Amino acid sequence: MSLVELIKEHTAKAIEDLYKIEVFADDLIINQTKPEFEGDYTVVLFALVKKLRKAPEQLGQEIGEQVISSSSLFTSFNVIKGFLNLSVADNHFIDFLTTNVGKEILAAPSQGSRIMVEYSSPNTNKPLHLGHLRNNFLGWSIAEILKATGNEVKKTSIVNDRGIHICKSMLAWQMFANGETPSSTSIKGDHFVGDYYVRFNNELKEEVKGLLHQGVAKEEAEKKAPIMLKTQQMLFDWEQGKPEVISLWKEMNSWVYKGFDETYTRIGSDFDKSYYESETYLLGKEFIEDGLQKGVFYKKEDGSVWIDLTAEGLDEKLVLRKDGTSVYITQDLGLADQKYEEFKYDRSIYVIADEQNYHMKVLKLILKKLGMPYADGIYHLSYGMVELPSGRMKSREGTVVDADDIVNEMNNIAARHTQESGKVKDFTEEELKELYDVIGLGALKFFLLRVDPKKKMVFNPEESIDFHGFTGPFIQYTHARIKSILRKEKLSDTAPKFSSPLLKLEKELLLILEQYVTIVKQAAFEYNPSVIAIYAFQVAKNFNSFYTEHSVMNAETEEKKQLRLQICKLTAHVIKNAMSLLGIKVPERM
RNA sequence: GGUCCCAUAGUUCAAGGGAUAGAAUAGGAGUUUCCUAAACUCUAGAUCCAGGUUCGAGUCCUGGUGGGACCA
Repeated sequence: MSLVELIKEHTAKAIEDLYKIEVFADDLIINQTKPEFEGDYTVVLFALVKKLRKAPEQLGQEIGEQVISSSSLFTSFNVIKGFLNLSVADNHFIDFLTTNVGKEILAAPSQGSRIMVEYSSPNTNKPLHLGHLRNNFLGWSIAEILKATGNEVKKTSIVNDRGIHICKSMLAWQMFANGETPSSTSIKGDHFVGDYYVRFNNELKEEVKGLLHQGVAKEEAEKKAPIMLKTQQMLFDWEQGKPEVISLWKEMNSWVYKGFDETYTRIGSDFDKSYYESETYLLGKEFIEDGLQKGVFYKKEDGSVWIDLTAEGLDEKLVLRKDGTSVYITQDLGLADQKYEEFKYDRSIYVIADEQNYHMKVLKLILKKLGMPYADGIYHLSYGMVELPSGRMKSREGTVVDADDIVNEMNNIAARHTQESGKVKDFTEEELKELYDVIGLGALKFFLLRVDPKKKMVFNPEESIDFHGFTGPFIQYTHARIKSILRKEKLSDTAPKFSSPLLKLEKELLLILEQYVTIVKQAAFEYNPSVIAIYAFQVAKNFNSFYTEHSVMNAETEEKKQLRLQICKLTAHVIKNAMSLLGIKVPERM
């Protein structure tokens, strides 16, 4: 049981004993005591004032006395206004330390939920960008956090590998590439294909310009431009399975996958299963007939099929076009169903940007109306888009921050800082390379994960990502410092007795460390890795203050030295563990 | 036209209806014969506007302003 839970129970019991009324421990509000007051945790009493009809100060006094006399957990209390500040006995923290040091602190009991997490979900016509990175880091981290809290998790992605946009790069390649390939040009496959997508759009622009001069209306021109007509034809051919189109499609996608794999490996994304839209895009159609029979869908005169969601405050939504082809939502129905058939999930989490809030609402609602048992388990982990100071990234204006570029840049900055500090001059080429990776990626991941997923965030390429303060490298650095101490000094084999009182900074650090398990649970409950990022930073900050103020190796007594060594060991472990849930490695030296 | 989201120091982010709104960074002042100064200490600086609910509002409600997303 966590300390806060313990305090809640003690307090609830004290109130019951004193006033003979029932109080639920969970209803009590316990905060960490603000630094300007004496105490460790604080009970907020205002909520009880009405129920018990007593002045808050008096309540605090009475409860404080009761709690102290009935439990050895607390040593003292004070009451200020409606706040009961409690000081927790050193013993409790020392017990926590000695029972957890050297152990796996997150030995979570299995809750047994089966959870799918879908993330990444790229298009195969262009390389990944900064937005994809937020998606990847989030999805990966959430999956790990859910695992750590005892769930069985499957990571999946849905690859958008078909459709008109793919045909655009294919056509442009046919027209302009003269047979060049990623290997003949030494360009990474996803970038290579992306370049032809850009080429297509440039070409289209030219053709439209020409048509406009001939007096064709803009909308008409964009539809009727020769290159666009050819693309439409190619999509048609693809759907008909025309061999040369299919083989070109396969080849170009294979280039892209090779590029993606390189990036995924580098950033540490992995998937238990990938779904391909080319294999799932026909799946949803069986739902149409089913939905029509159940009266959930209706058919319009032109043959198109719709669902009316106006009663739920949404619109009428098309689910099948008049030509019988499916739309995105139809495919998503089919895929949700297939995933359920394969994994029988309790929950299915979709990590998708908030621009799709409406779409996901509709998806869940339709599944519910169709009576699918898994509909309630569907959860849209909606995250805000990454923006530039100038606003949204726009590929047309060339302001998209490329994923590979930014990873490389972070590496370079890591290398620069490392060389300037000159602390690892004895590292081999190999070790240095790995260190730059760890730090550069650590900075990037931390930057993207430290913000509440729901909120959009701004990335400023000018200022770039800092390596000081509230950052990944700050925490990594703290870890390296601790490890440096632990390399020099050994923990005693015999379990020492700690009798002298804890100093303020020692106690504060232990108090924070004790919260770790609660924090991870909270992150899992909220689907929110930023909770862990903020926590890890707090641990590191507290440690650094402690480190500056109190020497470990030259501690006042041997007992203090052993105590601090244990604190060091536990701190390093918590930092490493917390960071690992964010997908961030921590170095032994830096 | 309709639906939804957001607004906090110069900037980027925190704050389960609870104390004097926290950090980081940028700014100012310091700390290294001592375990890694990518660090530490001090300092200054903010809740878009107007109402309302509440013992108590950054947080909840209404209206407004500004920004963003989606639907056809």
